[in-house]
This record gives sequence, C-alpha cells and structure tokens, in this order.
Amino acid sequence: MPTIKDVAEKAGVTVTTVSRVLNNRGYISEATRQKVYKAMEELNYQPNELARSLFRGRSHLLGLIIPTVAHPFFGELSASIEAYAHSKGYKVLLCNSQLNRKKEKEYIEMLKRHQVDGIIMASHTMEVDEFAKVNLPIVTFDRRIGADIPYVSSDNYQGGKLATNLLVDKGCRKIAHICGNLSLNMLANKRNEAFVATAQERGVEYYTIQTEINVFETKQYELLIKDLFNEHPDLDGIFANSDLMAVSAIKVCSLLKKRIPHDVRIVGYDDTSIASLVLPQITTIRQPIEQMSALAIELLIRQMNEEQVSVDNILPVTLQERETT
Amino acid sequence: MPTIKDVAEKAGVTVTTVSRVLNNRGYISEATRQKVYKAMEELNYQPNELARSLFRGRSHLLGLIIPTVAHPFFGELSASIEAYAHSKGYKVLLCNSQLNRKKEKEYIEMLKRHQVDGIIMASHTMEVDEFAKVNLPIVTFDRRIGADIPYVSSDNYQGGKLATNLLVDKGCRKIAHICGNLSLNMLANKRNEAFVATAQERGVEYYTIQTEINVFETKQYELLIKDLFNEHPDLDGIFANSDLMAVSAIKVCSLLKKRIPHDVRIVGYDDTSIASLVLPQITTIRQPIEQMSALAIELLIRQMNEEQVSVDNILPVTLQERETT
DNA sequence: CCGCTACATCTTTAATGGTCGGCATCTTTT
DNA sequence: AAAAGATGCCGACCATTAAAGATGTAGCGG
Repeated sequence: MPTIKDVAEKAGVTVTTVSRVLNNRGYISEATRQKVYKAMEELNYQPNELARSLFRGRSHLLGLIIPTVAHPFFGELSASIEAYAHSKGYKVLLCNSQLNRKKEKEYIEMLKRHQVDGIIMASHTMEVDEFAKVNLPIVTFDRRIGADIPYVSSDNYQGGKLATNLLVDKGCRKIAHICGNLSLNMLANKRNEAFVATAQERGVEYYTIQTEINVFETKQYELLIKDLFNEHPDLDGIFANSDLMAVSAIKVCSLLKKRIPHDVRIVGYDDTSIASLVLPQITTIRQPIEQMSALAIELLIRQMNEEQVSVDNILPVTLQERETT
Repeated sequence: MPTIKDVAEKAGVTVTTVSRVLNNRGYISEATRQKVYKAMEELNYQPNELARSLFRGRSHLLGLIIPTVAHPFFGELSASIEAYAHSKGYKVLLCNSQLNRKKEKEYIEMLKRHQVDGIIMASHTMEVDEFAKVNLPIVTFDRRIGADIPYVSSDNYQGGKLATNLLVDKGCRKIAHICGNLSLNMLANKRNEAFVATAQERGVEYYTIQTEINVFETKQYELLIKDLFNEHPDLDGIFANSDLMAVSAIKVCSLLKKRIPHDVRIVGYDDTSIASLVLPQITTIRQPIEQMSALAIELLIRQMNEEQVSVDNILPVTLQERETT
C-alpha cells in the first residue's frame, strides 16, 4: 500500500504539500495540485484513515447494535440507517446481539476500542445502569434509558390505539394482543397499554399474550397462537406486535380453518415489506423507518458536536389497512 | 477517554510496561501486573484499536458489500457472516450498494482507506477489471472474477436441475424460469442453463423470463408474472430465482384464481425464512448460508496469512419440498 | 567476599501514517 | 517596497508497540 510519502516522492514535493492538497489547506498552486493528483492516481493512493482518525480523534465510524439483521424489521432499519449514515460520511459497524446481554456489553466495549463516534442501540437486554459507563454519543431505539440518552421511537401508544380501535370498529368482540415480554421496560409496551385501555373503553373482552424474550422463532409464535385459540375458540381479533407474528397468526388461522377477515381479523406492526407480500396482505401499523433512521443519525451527530438534543423523539405511526381486517 | 498514558501514570509505571501487560510480552512481575490491571479497571480503560491497527498493519475489520441488507437473503447472509467473523475476531463494515456500480467502487475505496483486512463482495455490477486494482484479500459470492479471486457459491446448476426435474416429475408440461439479467456473467445463470437443458431433456415446453437488474421491487415481479400468464395461460410450472419472486408468483396465481399446486406448481430459491412462513409454504432450493458464510471468512483469513486458497468453492444445495409443488 | 554470568524487570527510543503550526525562503503581484 | 502566494523544513502530536538498552538481583565459582 502506498503512503503519503510515496506520493510526495513521485510528485517531487514534500509530504506537507501532499497533506495540504489532501486537506485543501494553505496556498497550493494549480500546477502542484495537479502533479500531486496525478501521483495519487498513478499509485492508486488512498489516505490511511486509521492514521487520520487517530490524529483527529474522529473515526467517522458508527456502531449499530441490533438483535439480528436477519429479522425483516431490523434488516430494513439497518439498510436505512446505513444509507443515511453513508450520506453523512459515516460508516456502520454491524453488531448482531442475538438479544444476548453479554454480547451487547462485549459489542459496546469493542465499539469503544475501535473509537466509534457514536452508537445506535436497538437491542435492549442490557441493564440501564450499564449505559452510564459508555461515555459516548448514543441513541437508543424504542427504549428510554434515563433522562440523558436520547431515544428514537414511533408513537407506540397511538399504534396500539389505532390497531385496537380498528379491530373493534370492524366488529371484533374478543381480541388478543400478542407482544414481547412486558417486564422489560420497553416503549413498545405502550402498545399494550393502549390495547388494554382501548379495549376497556370500547367494552370488548381482551387478552394479552406475552412471548418469551429471545423468540424470533416463528414456530414458537405458531404454538403460542394455537394455544390461544384452543383456550378461546371464539377469539375474533388479533393485534400482533410485528408483521412476522401476524404471518404466524395467518398460518394458524388457515390451519384451524378460520377465515380472514371473516372469522378472525388481524393487525400487524411495522409495515415491513413482508406485510404487503403475503396473502392475505396484512393490515398493519406503519413505523416510519426512514425518518427514524435519519433522526437517529442526526441525534448522534448533534451529540458529537455537543449541540443540544431532545431526549424524546417520537414519530407518528400510520395505519395501513389491507386484507386481514 | 483514558489512554495507556493515564493508566501508566496511575499505576506508577511507563507506558511500555502497560503495553507489555496488555500484550503479555516480556517479563512482568505479578505485583506490577496487578497494579496495571487495577489502574485499567479504575479508569475503565479500553485500548485504542486505531493506534494498534495502525502500528500492526491489521485492522481486524472486514468489508461486506451487498445489494441491500433489507433483502431477506442478504439479511440472513449478513447475520451469518457477521456472526462467523465475530467468532474469529473480525468486525464487519456494512455496505449496501443498491446494485449501483458507482457505489460499489466508492465503497471499495472507502474500505481500503479504512484499512480493512479483507472484503466480501456479494454485489456484482462492477466490471471485472476494476477488481485488479483492489489489491486486498477478496472473496466474491456467486461470481467468478478471473482465476485469482476465490469465490463462494452453491451448486447453481444442481439447483436448477433439481427444481426443473421436480416440476416435470410432478406433471408440469409448460414451465418458465424467472431469473435476473443473464447478460451479467453471474454463476446464478447456471440455474437457467440447467433449467433449459433439463427441460429439453425431459421434453417439456419452457420459457425464460429475465427481470431488469435493479429490481427488488416486488410489484415489478408481479407485473412480469401477470404478463407471463397473459401470454401463456396454460403455464403450469414456475421456477423462481428467489423465494421473494416465488411469493410474487403465489400472489399472482391467487389473483388469477389458479390453484397451487393443482393448476400451477412453484419452486423458489434460497430457502430464506420467508419460504416456510407464507402460505402455501414454498418448495425451494436451499442454499447453505451458514457454511457459505463460514467458508467466505475462512478464505479471507487464509489470504491474509498468504496461504494457498482454492478459487472454486461450490457448496451443495438441497431441495426443500413443501406445499407449492 | 568478589566478580562474573544469567535472567528478570522495567525504560528509552523509534516507528506506524498522517496532520498541523510555526517559521524560513523564495517568487510573484500590487 | 510591502504584501501575498507558494513551498519546504522541523518538530510535535495522536495511541500504541517492538527492539534494544539500562538496571537490579541472584547464583555460583574461586
């Protein structure tokens, strides 16, 4: 690999001059500039970002910690985050925590060692007090960690309300919400709060089904939903916490010969591409992934520049009505 | 952020001594070692990997260039690659090229600037001769670039053969293969070669439908398949080049009131999680993503160590028979 | 008990690749 | 003649490491 020294020699100037050309600093004649560019071209020179980052104390690297990029929601989120980061000159280090507390901590330490300029944390099994030690710009997704760390989220309460009201509006009288573990203090829990409040307000029978934490296993979802229908054969509405769960619900209904939306209505969450891909197409609550991604990056950059950031960043959700209701 | 200097001061030794503790090099008394550990602990010190990488000429960073991590196949591939890289002490820089030639080149240059130790290239719009300049350990996915650059692939010909034979075995007489642009010299083209050869051999009518290159747009797939059935209403078998395409085919069939598998049989490709998620569950050709990922990393590491690597690395595929045939 | 060797322990110095400020030295323009 | 433009030189700096050097201590023979 050629260094700045090689370029300088080839162009017949000093490294200082090459550095000046690279960074557009000081006086440089057009002739010299061209000589330097030519030498760089010929040597196929690329400045060593490690050295630059070391000196500047800025790596232009971001860490992204998610459960797994294989999950459609996090896949789409990651693609979007990377795209926006790229447009702002930042690179993304991908970390799949598998929702494993130890891995989350290890990844955070690794990211610190690699001098990332900021971390986007979208995997939340870690204890809140662990975050205090991080000492780096952080943005969390869908979880509020104390009063200092900004988070990006969509309006979970509104999402739960929209979904529940839609089910009741369409005539459901006995509905269930299938969600993650509520004991973790996640903002997504507000969906269930809204579900409960709305169901009570509208006077329909309702149930909350919590899944175990580390379950992206669709088979597990299916079993859970089968059990649910076993216990409540007359259930006529399901609010699923992700489109993936909604797909599992569709499968179980098909197995039990329940017609959608005639016998059972289903509302999903996220509006990942799978929602409009499957049949019947899933009615779902759309999270504005692009805006959330852009906002997360913005918040990180503002923290780096020591600008003021607002802690609560809640973006609106929208109802996407399709065929399951 | 505390540096090795701070640790040295706190422990009352020189930085070199701290460095030797860190790297387990030379003679260190147990007492000093403990002092240093204690100082590191108290300062919450993390060694600066930029500086280490700069000195050692090894960053332990890998670049992963894919079309987009939002696509289920590449999402699962990325998750798997990151997991395996992590287990070998490597970190992954995520690059979504959007199948854009300019972006691919830009990403490669960026990765070089950041001194990655190797690149996994799974997005192929770039010209072959561009690769010569890269001058870094590379592994490609599903594309053979000259005789020097090793590639990892699954047995595309076998996949095409399995799929086509299955369709014909099940009674199809008029089949179509929906695939990507064949003018790009991709190994996935072998699926079509196998399709054509097998169809001829088995004496059934067959068609090849090429999609435009930058199309992860499922709507486009649907239009394409609609046109196909318009032209050939008696088509009774579809070999789709991805599970996503197969899902689109299912949707169109449902729209046209064609029953699966009674009227039309469908075989997908990849065996991403979506294949067993949708209804009817998709018969598909399974690519061994985990093994392919592991192999790709192995090949990179071997190149870094200047060991001999084999250029052709083709792993076997398997047929997963489900409900669409 | 001295002197020598051997080794343990820690420090000094230079290197990694690049940036940057100050200052010197020309040349060109005003 | 003064100001501005163009370049070079020197050294400090970023955080870390490797090689070589300095210091101390113990063992051993004489």
